Amino acid sequence: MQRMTRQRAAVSDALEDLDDFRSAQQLHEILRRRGDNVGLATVYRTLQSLADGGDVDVLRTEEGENLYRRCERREHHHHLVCRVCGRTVEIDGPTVEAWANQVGTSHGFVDIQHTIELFGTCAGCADAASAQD
Amino acid sequence: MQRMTRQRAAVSDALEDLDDFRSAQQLHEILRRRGDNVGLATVYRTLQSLADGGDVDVLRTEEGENLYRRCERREHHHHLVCRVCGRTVEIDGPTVEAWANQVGTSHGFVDIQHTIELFGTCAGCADAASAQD
DNA sequence: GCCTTCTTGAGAATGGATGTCAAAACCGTT
DNA sequence: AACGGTTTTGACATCCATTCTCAAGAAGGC
Ligand SMILES: [Zn+2]
Ligand SMILES: [Zn+2]
Ligand SMILES: [Zn+2]
Ligand SMILES: [Zn+2]
Repeated sequence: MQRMTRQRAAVSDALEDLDDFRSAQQLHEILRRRGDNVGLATVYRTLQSLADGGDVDVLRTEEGENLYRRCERREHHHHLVCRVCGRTVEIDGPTVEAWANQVGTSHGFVDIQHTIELFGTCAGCADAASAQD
Repeated sequence: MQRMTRQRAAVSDALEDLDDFRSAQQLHEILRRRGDNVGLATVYRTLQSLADGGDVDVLRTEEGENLYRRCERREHHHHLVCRVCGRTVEIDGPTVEAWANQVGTSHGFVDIQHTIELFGTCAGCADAASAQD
């Protein structure tokens, strides 16, 4: 059974306050600044546990780092992430869900899963970049 | 300019003979068994270079390992991979391409990219598993 | 408060990947 | 076919996110 500890609550609260994907190390640092000292190993364990329970979403960066985020909806969904500022939009795609299953099934596959993530530059960051010229 | 070396040719040839995604370490071992001794660092460098040039595709496993494969088509496509035996089917999806761009654009994002991979259990592996019972 | 069980955390260990740099290999030129 | 500037190689060290270890500490049922 899962026990409620000061550390678990601290990690969970920190995620509540943040709006975009953060790494375990970033969260560890954020907690330290806040005064909530939590061991790094514990941050890793807690995030993994929260992810397993479906309480937070995980995103793997190009560099192989795991980022975590507490999303609005607990149901299956995807993300559109700004590669500059990290701003994240939750995406709901009945179209792709159906497409993925149909493609898999048509090739004789079963237990089909999919990984879908969208990346781009958000309007704000695109404006900032063009103003730079 | 890119020089042709024994090592680069060996890695490229090995990929030609294989049909599913392999890691740098697996390829290194395959080459060693074959008698083509190539340093591990060189295998890593060559694979990355081939991937940059669009000659091979890269897939990141759940465990954070990079897998490489020489695909039939060089154009943009996706993969349906058997999580048991690794059998891979190349997927062409005009539907999702359009969907991804449309979703990104509708949220004001530009330079939209996407990561889409499908995983499942292929017919052969599903049969083998059910025969197990 | 007691006691069993789960959790924590500092440091070590893991493992894929990359950096280092002298020696070896390419390859256009002579 | 030897030359020589430039690239590539490879054994090894290093990096770095993540996981492991395990004794000490905390939860929470009674
Ligand atoms: Zn989400
Ligand atoms: Zn989906
Ligand atoms: Zn299979
Ligand atoms: Zn695509």
